[in-house]
Amino acid sequence: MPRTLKSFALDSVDREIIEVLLHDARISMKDLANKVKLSAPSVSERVERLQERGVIRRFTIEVDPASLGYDLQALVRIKPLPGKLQVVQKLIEDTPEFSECSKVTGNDCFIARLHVFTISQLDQILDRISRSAELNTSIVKAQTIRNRLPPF
Amino acid sequence: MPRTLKSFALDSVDREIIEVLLHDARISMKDLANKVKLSAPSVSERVERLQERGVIRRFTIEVDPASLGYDLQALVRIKPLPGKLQVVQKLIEDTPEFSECSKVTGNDCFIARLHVFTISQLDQILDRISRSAELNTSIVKAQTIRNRLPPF
DNA sequence: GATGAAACGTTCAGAGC
DNA sequence: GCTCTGAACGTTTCATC
Repeated sequence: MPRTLKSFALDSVDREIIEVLLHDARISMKDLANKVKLSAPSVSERVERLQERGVIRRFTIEVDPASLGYDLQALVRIKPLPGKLQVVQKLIEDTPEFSECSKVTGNDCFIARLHVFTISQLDQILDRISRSAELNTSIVKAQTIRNRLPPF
Repeated sequence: MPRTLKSFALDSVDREIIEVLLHDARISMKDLANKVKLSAPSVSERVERLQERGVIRRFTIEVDPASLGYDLQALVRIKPLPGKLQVVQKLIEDTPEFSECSKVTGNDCFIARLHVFTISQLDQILDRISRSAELNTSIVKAQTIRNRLPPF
């Protein structure tokens, strides 16, 4: 049986709060309170508890890499050569152009997202890593879903 | 030549503002102003301009899927069967458990991130898609980098 | 880009359900 | 336990320089 929502004690108001904050994290507690039909202090307290419980990890901004000139985005599957796992992991972490990296099961070991200005910059970064790993690179043509929250 | 920062007219103060907001998007304009050694109205205006220019896409919260019970995360490479591209894309979009989906070059067509409660739920979702596409699924064991912003 | 005043939002104590 | 009210306190905004 899938775990139910009850076991996390998130009621419908908490869910509404999260939905609203996902779209506008700087909304005033007063306006948020109006939306969920509660008083400002109550909502403020709920938001604090959601943070304490780790449901809300942080308040942040979504920055558009393209607006900073990062016109090229790639997803790279990375399979370290025997004995090179630690080296490769550190290499990825030390390359700031990687914005995401997941350690996964299967034939690959890491799947990482890379943002660069140009193809030659991509080439440079991948050449460096390919000394320690087998790579499989896919250029991102479009992002059809971004940062969507599953139902809860 | 890689595009320089000048062409985007982001000065060092704008960069500082973005760095701070990435970590705390609810900081008051007054405190943010102190950090970057400017007055509150000036900073407020800069933040507005960054939004208008699309550098800041939105103010949002980072929600921890695990805290909602989503204990299982997978990255799925999806290669639609001939003529099934549209069907598959719609299927992914209509499955709310997919939190991200990138359309990519290469042998696969989509690479998508999936959040589920249980293995059997994963099985169900993938079975449905596998009628229209070849799948290659990797379970995420750890996320070593998350939502990092490349240098700018 | 800064200042200062007015408008607005948040927080806290106290009380009620 | 969770919520509300009202007043004190802090923040944002706007006109002005």
